[in-house]
Amino acid sequence: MLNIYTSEKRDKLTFKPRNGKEVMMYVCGPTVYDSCHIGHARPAVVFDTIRRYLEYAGYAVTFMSNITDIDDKIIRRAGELGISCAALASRYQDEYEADMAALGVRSPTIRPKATEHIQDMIDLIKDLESKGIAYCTSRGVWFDVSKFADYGRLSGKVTDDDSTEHRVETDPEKRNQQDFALWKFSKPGEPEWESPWGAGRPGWHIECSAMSGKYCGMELDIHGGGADLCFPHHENELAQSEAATGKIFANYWMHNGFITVAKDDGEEIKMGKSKGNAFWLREAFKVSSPMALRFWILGTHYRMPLLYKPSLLKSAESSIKRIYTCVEALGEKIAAIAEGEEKAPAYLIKWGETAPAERMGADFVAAGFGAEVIKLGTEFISAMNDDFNTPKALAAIFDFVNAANSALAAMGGQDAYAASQMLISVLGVLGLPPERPAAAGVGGDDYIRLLVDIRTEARVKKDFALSDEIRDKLAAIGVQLNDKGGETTWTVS
RNA sequence: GGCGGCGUGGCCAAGUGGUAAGGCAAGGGUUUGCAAAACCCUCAUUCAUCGGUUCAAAUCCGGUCGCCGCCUCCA
Repeated sequence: MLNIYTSEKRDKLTFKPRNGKEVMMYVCGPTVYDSCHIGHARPAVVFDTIRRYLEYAGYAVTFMSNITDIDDKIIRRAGELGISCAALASRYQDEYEADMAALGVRSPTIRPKATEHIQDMIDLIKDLESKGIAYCTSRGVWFDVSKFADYGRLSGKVTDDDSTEHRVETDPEKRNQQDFALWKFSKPGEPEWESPWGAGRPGWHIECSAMSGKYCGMELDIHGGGADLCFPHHENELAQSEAATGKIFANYWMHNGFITVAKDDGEEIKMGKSKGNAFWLREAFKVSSPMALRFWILGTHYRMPLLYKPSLLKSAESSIKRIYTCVEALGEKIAAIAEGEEKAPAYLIKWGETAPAERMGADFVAAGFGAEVIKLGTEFISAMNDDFNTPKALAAIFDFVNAANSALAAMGGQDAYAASQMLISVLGVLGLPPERPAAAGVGGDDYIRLLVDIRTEARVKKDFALSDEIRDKLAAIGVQLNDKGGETTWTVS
């Protein structure tokens, strides 16, 4: 039984999609006006993992994630660079998609762009206007929050106007100061679309409602995003959507915690918009592999705050290597199985053939190392069913790695196969590949082979000075040699 | 001012009533020509702090201290 924390109730609820095994999931995507910083990685990785787990649990997931390609920030930045908004957005959307791919984030089922859904937004605003909920002023079209009794239901923000002292601007034309823009009239030179009220562009919040309306009738099961989006963005989405349809917009509101940055090794890393520090994702990729960064994100529960510092990425890199090494060791055991011999033991087949949702608590008795294999699967599911507790899931994986390493010497091929299959499968749910990333730029395998052969000759002749020199110098460029028996293998980092 | 979150070993981080998971780092040992990897052992009588409830609290309640987020664009 899967339990999900929803921000609206501030509690965990048993997950029950509206429509059997179909899950409609919408996650707010980026505004593409600049390169990704590490903060962009967290929601992408978190919700990608949630999507993967839901699929593992047997749900058919429609995963929608938008690209905001028109808004004030884009207009400003495009002006600074002297290029069109479309060109700017296109450039940074490409960058975003490449960076997310490096993190193992799968493409959404649907990736709608705001500028391709202007008419859907206009239709929605017209609907709201016809219901008397939207009104027009000299600056644009607004949503009248006083017409939506439930305003504030999601975020718990009070709706009285007493605390206006902290508001930046008050607009005397607005009926309530919390009213938000559905449509903004354009100023000269700004991108604009025709509308019944005048040329302009959509407000920020309307796109998510309109696009989820187009693709699933504004009836979401899960709506996700960063914690900062809870208010006002999601509160406003909820208001305009439910005001239009009269139906619950989303049953589970999920918000990932923020990444904060801190001093590390005496060096201060500032969080901010200034360029060129380790805050940028591509800078972080220089500290560790993207997969170690993904591992680092999953090492903390998604709702908790996450501290960023380079040493934690290095730590994650060490951790993930331990997993790779185990998978490789199991692989060698499997390779030793005789040709034509049956690989998968009965209990693994039984596990694999059972409906994922029913695996928990089911009877998967297996003797010997099989008990560990089943335990990994069971504990993994148990952890993930508890509001996607990935740190707990990783702990189960490390317990298993330890057990596997201990049992390795005496392990038979079938158990090794089962162990490997289970391990690879749960890693896959977390979006972590089971093998080391192929290293590039260290030189071809042929050159390393050549040096290793020379070293092997030296070792045969007991010329350890030369053999150690070769090993140390290769290590210095990231090639780690491992002598096992008479054979030398290597890994590249 | 309003709403919310966090504070667990050197560094991270699970754990929301039953007597402290896991990772990284560190030290000792086994193995190895030496390494690497792996394995074994050690590493929080204690969970910011004070008080309360309870047979029992890191976990519940109240106070205090510290840090952070949202209320304005922000993942």
